[in-house]
Amino acid sequence: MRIISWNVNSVRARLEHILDVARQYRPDIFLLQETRVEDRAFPLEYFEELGYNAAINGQKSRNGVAIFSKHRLEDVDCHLDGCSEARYLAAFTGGISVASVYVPNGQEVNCEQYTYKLEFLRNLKNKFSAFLDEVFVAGGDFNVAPEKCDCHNPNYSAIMATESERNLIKALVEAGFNDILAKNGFTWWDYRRSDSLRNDKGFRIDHFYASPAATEIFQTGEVLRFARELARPSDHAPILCDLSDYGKKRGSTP
DNA sequence: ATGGCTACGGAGCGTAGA
Repeated sequence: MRIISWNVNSVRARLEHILDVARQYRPDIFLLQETRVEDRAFPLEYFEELGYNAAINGQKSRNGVAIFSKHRLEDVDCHLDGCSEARYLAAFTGGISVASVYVPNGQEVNCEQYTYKLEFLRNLKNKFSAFLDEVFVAGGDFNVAPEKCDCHNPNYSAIMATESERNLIKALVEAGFNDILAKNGFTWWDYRRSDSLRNDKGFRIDHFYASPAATEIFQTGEVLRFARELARPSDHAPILCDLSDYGKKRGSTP
């Protein structure tokens, strides 16, 4: 079971890159964030052509999350308390539960959006708790660099790296959801620094959180950094994880 | 200290991203 998660920064602008990654890596489940399009304008047909079923939760211009799966999608849920934006989507598919998550960026420490970000992370933990005893993997752009080593400058302590943000991520981990790609390098490099890629001035803000049962069957994972080096790239790289085969136990049909 | 760049909407340039 292969899962890829990617903040694509517009599904329409990135369509060819996304389809290339799908064809090259053949994920069973593909989680997208920041699709930036209303559901009625989502280019679904390209994904259906590759054999994917889809669940989408979009809005005009901003945010937007999606789940594509080679398996049937059941129990689709896009509700998160306190969040009226399109930033959360979960489903049961291929014998496991997955979520595609786009945490608000928070803009600046202590502004209104920052408070919203912290509240989002609190509500997210409550949402995850329902999946604690399931095989569950949440992938997404969490907009938090959990440790010093997740910032190219270890002394960086502004947005994405404040104590409050890190404590809320720590609470997810302490609740049993493991950051399974914690040692795999950066996932985001700012468009606005021309040297950010060349000198690897990145951050690790895209994560997979795996429940205990999902952690047990986790095999390997990686950051698909090459996708950040393409022409007209997203500012995020995709992250990939492989789980050992699972599914029959839950009676899910492909 | 500031801005760097990109996508969007909608036809200017402001807003958001992190």
